[in-house]
Amino acid sequence: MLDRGLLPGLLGYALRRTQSAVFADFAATFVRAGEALTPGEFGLLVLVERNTGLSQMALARALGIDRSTLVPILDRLQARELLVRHRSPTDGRTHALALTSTGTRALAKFASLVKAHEKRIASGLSAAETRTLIALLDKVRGSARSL
Amino acid sequence: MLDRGLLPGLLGYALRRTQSAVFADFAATFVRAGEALTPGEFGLLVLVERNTGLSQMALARALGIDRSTLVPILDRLQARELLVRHRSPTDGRTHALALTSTGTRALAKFASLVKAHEKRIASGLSAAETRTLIALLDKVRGSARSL
DNA sequence: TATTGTTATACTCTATAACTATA
DNA sequence: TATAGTTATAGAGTATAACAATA
Repeated sequence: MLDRGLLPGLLGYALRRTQSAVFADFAATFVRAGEALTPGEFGLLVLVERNTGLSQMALARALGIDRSTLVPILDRLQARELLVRHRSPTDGRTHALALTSTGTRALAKFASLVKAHEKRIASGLSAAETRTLIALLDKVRGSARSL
Repeated sequence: MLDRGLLPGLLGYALRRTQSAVFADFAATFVRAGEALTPGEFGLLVLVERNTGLSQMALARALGIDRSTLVPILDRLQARELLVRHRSPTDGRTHALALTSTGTRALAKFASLVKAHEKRIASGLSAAETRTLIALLDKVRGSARSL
């Protein structure tokens, strides 16, 4: 076995490895169900469903990515007919984003897969531990500085 | 403010957002010190320092990436003169990886920056909470399935 | 002038497949 | 035959800079 030195005691390292394993479980869950979706795409679809009509700028800001990064992501989702870019009637510069009916139906199925995935990754934890973990993660996020 | 729906209660979502914020803090810490390094590069350098002479295959396995993915990463680190690929005397197919003396010195400085970064992201947590958090993350990692 | 979305461009991470040198 | 490293290629995520349309 390799010597990992000081790495195992580092919070950042534990975070990165866990995130990677959880990502793999997410992907595996969808592949087994014959679907393809990333956690980022799922988050995006939920945001659009809950905030129908929002602009690409608002969505990019909520996701913490550049507006130019969002363009090909929306292109792909639109090509899959999960969402549409409507022209805004009030501001000709912006697009009003919305799920299609196909997108709404698909998202319901995606949500059930995510639920199964969440249940599995939290299966080693009690409900109280899961809440504690999420709370601690949020605290860490609050302490990290961006610049 | 946007409605994030069911997202805030999801462990995977908390993990992803925290990881993203911690990554940004890591990058900012290095930029302010006039250095450039990713968490992945740091982990790689620690692995090479603690396991001098290991092969690219062994390193790729330890990092959980494909051997072809490792090649350009090593190219870059070697171009920065932080590590070298020695020819193995016992097996002509493998490279024996090692830090250069520059790499060893640089890693000492990187480790002190990582320490400062770790201190900051854990600043909202007690020492006991930090240990709890790492333990819970390791449990989650153990429950995630890869395929 | 400022904002929104798009395009062009560039880098990094990731993988698969095929090639080479060696075992 | 099998393994280690490389190369070619491709897809996704990320960004900056410049541009057109609109405010």
